[in-house]
Formats: sequence, structure tokens, C-alpha cells
Amino acid sequence: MTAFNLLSEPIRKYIRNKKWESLRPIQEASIQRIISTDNNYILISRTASGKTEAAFLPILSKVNFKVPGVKVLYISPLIALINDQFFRVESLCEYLDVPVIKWHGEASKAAKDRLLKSPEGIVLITPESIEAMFVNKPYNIRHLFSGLEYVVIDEIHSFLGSDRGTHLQSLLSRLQKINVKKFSIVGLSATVSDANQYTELKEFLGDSEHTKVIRDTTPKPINAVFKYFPGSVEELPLPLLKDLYIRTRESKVLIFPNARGRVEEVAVKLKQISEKIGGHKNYFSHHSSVDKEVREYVEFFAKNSALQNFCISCTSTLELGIDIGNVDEVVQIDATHSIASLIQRVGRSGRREGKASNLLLYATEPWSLLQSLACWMLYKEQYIEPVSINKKPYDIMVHQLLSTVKSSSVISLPELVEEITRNSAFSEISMEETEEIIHYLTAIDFFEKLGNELIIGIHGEEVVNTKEFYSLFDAPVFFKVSSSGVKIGELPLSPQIRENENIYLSAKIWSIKDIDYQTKKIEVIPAKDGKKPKFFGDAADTAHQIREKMLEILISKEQYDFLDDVAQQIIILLRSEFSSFIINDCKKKRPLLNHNEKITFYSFTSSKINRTIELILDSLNIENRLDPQKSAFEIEDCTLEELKTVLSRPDIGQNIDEVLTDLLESRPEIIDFSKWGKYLPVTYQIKLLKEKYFDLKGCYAYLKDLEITENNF
DNA sequence: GACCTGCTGCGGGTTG
Repeated sequence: MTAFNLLSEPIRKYIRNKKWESLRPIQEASIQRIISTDNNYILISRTASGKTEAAFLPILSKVNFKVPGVKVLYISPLIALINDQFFRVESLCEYLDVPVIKWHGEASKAAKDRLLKSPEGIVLITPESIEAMFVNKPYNIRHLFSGLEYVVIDEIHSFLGSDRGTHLQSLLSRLQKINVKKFSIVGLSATVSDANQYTELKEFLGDSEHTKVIRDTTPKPINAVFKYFPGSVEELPLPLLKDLYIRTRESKVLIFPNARGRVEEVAVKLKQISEKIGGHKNYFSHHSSVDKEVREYVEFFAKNSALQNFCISCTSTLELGIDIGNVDEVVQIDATHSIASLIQRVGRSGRREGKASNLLLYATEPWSLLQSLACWMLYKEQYIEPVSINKKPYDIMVHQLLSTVKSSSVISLPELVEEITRNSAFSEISMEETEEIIHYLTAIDFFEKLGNELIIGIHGEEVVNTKEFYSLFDAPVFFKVSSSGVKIGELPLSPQIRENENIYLSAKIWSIKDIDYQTKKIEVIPAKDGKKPKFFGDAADTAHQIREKMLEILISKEQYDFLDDVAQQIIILLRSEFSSFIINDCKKKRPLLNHNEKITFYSFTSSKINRTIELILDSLNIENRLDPQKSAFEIEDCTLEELKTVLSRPDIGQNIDEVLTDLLESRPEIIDFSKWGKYLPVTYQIKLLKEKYFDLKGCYAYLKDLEITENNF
């Protein structure tokens, strides 16, 4: 064990006391590299393979904690993950006498104050808390973090390709700027399988040249079973629930039904079945609208129930690395919208060494079965959909401009431009563009010129001085639900929320007794029967590659032995519907069904490209209706020839800027997909729409190659 | 019909 000998004595003592027989492969590799170089590293290996230790064992051996100042900063996307990792990191640090401090919105203020008095050790933090410190206590940032040696970013894939990621990238760049010597970064992830993503990840860390990837590809056996039960969106079919109950009653299970309302439906109904039969009572629901303390209890129960079985119905809240102990089986109801998500969910089961993961996939609708199958095939091919990085994040720049001015006591226009354009998050935005945006922000009183200096203007103060400023995403308004002082969760106001209406929440049934519109509170009492709650929102986007795989499955003749008989029949049926099309190239050819009055065009492409095609058709006044699940357009009053002409002209969007200008005028709320985009000049809002809401580039590339294939009757 | 994530400072009250 050569890597072992490279570790410092206290760390070796830790490993001996833990009675580890050996180091994991990812740990062996990372110890040698991290200790001997100052490169950035991205550690990729599956869930529960010891990644956290792979980063911390060598870092703790290498860093000199005797020098004052915080030496290691651990950044996590979730508070829950910080609380979880705190115990792990702290137990390691006991051997070194290095303090570990949690710094997030719910962390102890006293501990934060102690850290400010004597900055040292390791800090666990969220990106938003770093932002808040930059804005409110810029001197503390320097005081605490100017001597950082290592930054560890957990679940790094969850940041990549998102606004929150660009935000973090900017914060890292700003931290690096105030640092006396350059700190190194170690990113951790289980969800990177495509080597194309390495480039994006390296750029994300701001220094591609000195960033290396260490990856453990040891495969993990997975048993997958697909089952089909016809159902409706309104309610899950009873036979499915019964089958699900029988399959899971003697296990520790996580169920992912994709939507919060359905999560509640599954939890309540399985619990009802279990009560009737006299099975265990440990049925829970876990999603963003379940009260935080209830969620923590559920996590605690799962982690500490070695002997008892349980069943947690959940959304992506249990997708990331929160430790909930051993899970025997993962159930997915209807298709995941991404392969990345499927990987994370599969990773939650069989965490014990050498134990296989079990995956049970239910479908209630033919196209959902097809999508589920497509995701599974791509997963087996070790493929993950590419992330789309916004190279010109003007909206995040607005936010970071405000933050930078607020955190500088004195800053001139050229200094601000210089600081922003040197930030790696905005490297592709030109100096002219930056200046234009600053001038605009000055014109709308977000900034004010005082001689040569820029300060926050009157309207700027209004947005900067609220707690909503620190994040890049908007939160919807919810009503807090409680029963006799016990908090249960929260619900959005909808026609469903009326007195005496009964709803599911937190795996229980409630009757609404009082709604207080002033304080936004709902009082409930326990009830016997009810309905699933309705939440509003957009479905997550589906990638082009998944849709293409769906078409590939449709035209192939391959048999899949992991499908049950009904599911096999459904695939045969879908295939027969498409048997009249001659498709020999799934990259270019797309089927078009001509039924005299109207035509159906199966685009088999991403949600964003579909949204763009919809925009083009709308702008040409061609009546169309998009079925997002089938990725199909029903088009009326348009001949096939006309449609072909429209879609075969990649120059179709020459006047797209005018179309988007009109759109912004008639539906200004369309820009709300971006929290900060609404403060940009219209020309930049258009650029943002093209890049982030629609996918103009992708759409043109798709249409350029598109060959429409009609059915032969 | 449709996921998720985070959050300051200050002043006043209560509790140990």
C-alpha cells in the first residue's frame, strides 16, 4: 500500500483505528497525485466508493493547518449534505486537532462568530453563503479565505451546465483573486461518464491546463426489471400499486414517481394497503414541500433502521449524496427525464460492497415506457446526455456586477469592467458588451455614478438588500400547512385548496379547516380519505439523444428479456405503428404521418428544439400542437409540401430577432425563466432567449440535416 | 400533469 505511506501519521492512525483493510482504488490514485502535485483534480467514481475520503485523506496530510486562516473550503449544493459530511470530516479531523465549521443559513451563528475571531481549519459552505459574505461582509471574505490551499466541490455535476454552476464558477474566480497564493480544487462526482464532459468540467474549474481527471470505472452489477400497467395521469392503476407493494414490502426501498403529487399518492396508498394487510408502517414521503424537520426525521429513520424495513416515496431530493444507509431496491415509476438522474437514483441502492443494485421500472403509458427503455439502454452504453454550458451568461453577469459593486467600497467603471471580464465565468463576454450592460444598469438606477466611482443606485439597493439576492433561482409562493401547531409542509394556492377539501401531504391524509390568506397559512386536521395535491411547474427538459434512442428502439427488432409480457406487447404495438416508415438513418430521418386533414410530425428531438420549432411554426401562423411526451407536432391547414419547405430552410429564422422582440412585448413574463434576465436590455434578453430558453443553434443544425419520411399506404 | 437547490442583519422576546 504505497499510497498509505504517503499519508501523514495522524491520518494513518485514523485508517488503522477504522480497521480498513485496504484503500479503495480511487483513494490510492488520488492520494498519490494530490500529495505530489498542486493540480486540480476531478474524482469520478460511483456512489459510496469513498470519494470524500479520497479528497480529504491526502489534503489533510498535505496542508499545514498551523498557519492562521481557513485552509480548506468544502462547497456543497445542499445544506443536508453539509450536515451529513460534517460528521465524516470531523471524525477525520479529530486526529489532527483541526476544527471543522459549518457555514450555511441554518448553521449556528455562535460557531460562525468563533471562526471570525480565529479563522482556521476547514469550512463547509454553500455557494449562496459565499455570495452573502461577499455582499455583506467583504472584509470577512479576505479575513477568512485569503489563505485557502484547497477547495473541494461535492456533487460537481449538479452545478455543471446550470445557472447555479455559473454563479459558483464566478465565486471561485473571485475567491482565487483575493487569495495570496493560488488554491487547488478537487471536484467530486458519480455522474460523469462521457469523456466530452471532461473538457467542460476542466473549464469550470478555471484552469483547464492544470486540471486532471481521476476515474474509477469499476462496474457495478444492476438487475433491472421493466413492468407495464396501463394507467392515467390522474391516478396510478391499482394493480401497479398492489404489485409494487408485494415487491417491496420486505425491503428497504426508495420510490421515484417523478412528481410531488404522485409521491404523496404512492406513499399514502401503499401505507393503506400495508395497514389492511398488517405490514410495516414505515411509509414516508420526501420532497421539497414536506416540512424540513419531517424530512430530517425520515432521513434519520432510514439511516438508523438496520432491522426495520421502510419505503420512502421521493423526488430528486433523495437523488444526491445524502447518506440514508443501505437501500435494497430502487423503483422508478415512469421515465426519468435524464440519464444523469437515472444514474444517481440507481446509485442509491446496493451501497454495500459487492452487492448488486436492484432497479424496478414501472411504466403506465406507452411513450413513457419507450423513454424509460431509451434511458436504460443509454445508461448501459455508459452514455450521459451532454450538458449545455451557456458561454455568454449575461443574466448571471448582471447579478455578479451588482454583487461586485456592493462588495467594493470604491470601484470605478474601468475597474469593474476589468474585474468582470477577467472572471473565468464571463470570459466569452466582450468588454464592449459588459460596458453596454453596465450603462444600461446605470440608466435604470441599479448603479449610480459618483464622480469616477460606481455605487449601487436606488433601484439596485431594493434588489441587493433582500435575502432573495443571494441565489440565482426564484422560489414560488407557498402556504405553510400545519395541524395544531405541528408543521407538516407547504402547498401552492390552487382551486383545490378550499375549506373541507381533503389532501395528501407528508404521507398522511388531511382535511383543510382554515386558510389564512394574510399569513399564508393552512390549518388541517387528520382525515380518512383524500386526493393527491396539485403542484405547478415545468417538466424538466429531455435531451435529443434520448429521443433519438427512442426512435432507434422503435425501428429495431431487438427483443429485451428484462421487459415483462405486457411491456413487450406495448413495444411490439408501438413498433407496428411505425412499421410503414422507412427509416434507415436515425440521425436524419423523421417520420411524418399524413392523415388528409392534418399531419403528425414526429420530431424525436430535445424539448428545447421542439420549443424552437413551435416558435417558428407559430411565427408563420401555422397552426400546431406539440405533444411533449411523444415529441410530436399535430399540424393543421398546412400541406405537406408547405411544411417541408418551412422545415427544410435552415435560414428560416433570419427574422427571428423580430419574432422574439414581439414575443417579449406580448408575453414579457417569458423572460422569467431567468431571475436576473429581466434587468437586461431587450437585445440581450433576446440573446438569452435564443441560447437558454430556445435552442436556435441546435434547431438549425437539426433542420439542416432533417429528412422527412412519409408513411407508405 | 410536470424536479430541485439557498438566504442577511437587526431588534425584540424568551429561556437557562
